[in-house]
Amino acid sequence: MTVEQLDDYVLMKDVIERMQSVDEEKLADLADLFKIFSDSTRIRIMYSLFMKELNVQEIADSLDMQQSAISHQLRILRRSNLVKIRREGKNIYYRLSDSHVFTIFSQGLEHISE
Amino acid sequence: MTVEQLDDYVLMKDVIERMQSVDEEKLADLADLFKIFSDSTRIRIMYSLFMKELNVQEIADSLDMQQSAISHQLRILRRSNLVKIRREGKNIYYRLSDSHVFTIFSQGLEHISE
DNA sequence: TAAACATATGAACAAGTGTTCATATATGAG
DNA sequence: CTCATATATGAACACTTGTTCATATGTTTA
Repeated sequence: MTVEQLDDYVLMKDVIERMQSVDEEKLADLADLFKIFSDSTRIRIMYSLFMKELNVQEIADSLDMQQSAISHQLRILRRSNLVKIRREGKNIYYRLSDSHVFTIFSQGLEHISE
Repeated sequence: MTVEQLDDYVLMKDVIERMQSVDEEKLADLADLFKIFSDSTRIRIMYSLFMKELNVQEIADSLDMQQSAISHQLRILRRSNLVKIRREGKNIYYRLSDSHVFTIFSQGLEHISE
């Protein structure tokens, strides 16, 4: 067994242990989390925020969608703490709130390209 | 800079590069993938399959749901190659098709417990 | 072949969701 | 204060989705 395999094993052991102590409520929370990532508008909004923060109209323009539709979706993302805001005069700038979004995103991408 | 930080940096660089070459179609595929994880029945089915394979009735019993409802959801999981089947007489045994499910699951759990 | 059992599937229905439209709220300029 | 601009929000509507019910398909046993 190589050191790398041993590392993998220790990691896997942790993951399995965490996995076994999951209850019904956590599974429901998990479904709710993925539900937010399940709409392509929200996915596109998050993707557009990876590189830099944007205000509402900039997001709407880049996605070629109405401001209202974007606002409704931003509300959902905000409610789930996936984005944060910063007000600058009349504009409100949105950014991703943490690296979790990034991680979940890239994990999903990895799965797709298999 | 420590070796660990360097490793992180190299990994992150790969992730960012993969991230930048994502097109509209991939984003839609991504949303579709997460859509499958967005229903709590499907999540519970997948969770019940982590430890061992189960036939349809065993899944229905363990989730206290009707066989038909389970079959409909298994169909969706099968269509997306998230589960595989093995026939044994009258019974059909389901199992997770690869480790991706496991990975996406644990990533989501990690995000939730923050 | 008939009966029993396991699974799959189509139709119907209720519940949920995303977009649009109209309008409200909030901020800055004049 | 008034107007223009940026964003948020409620209602309505079309569309999607998960479950149930009834039934079809497939497999084993007698």
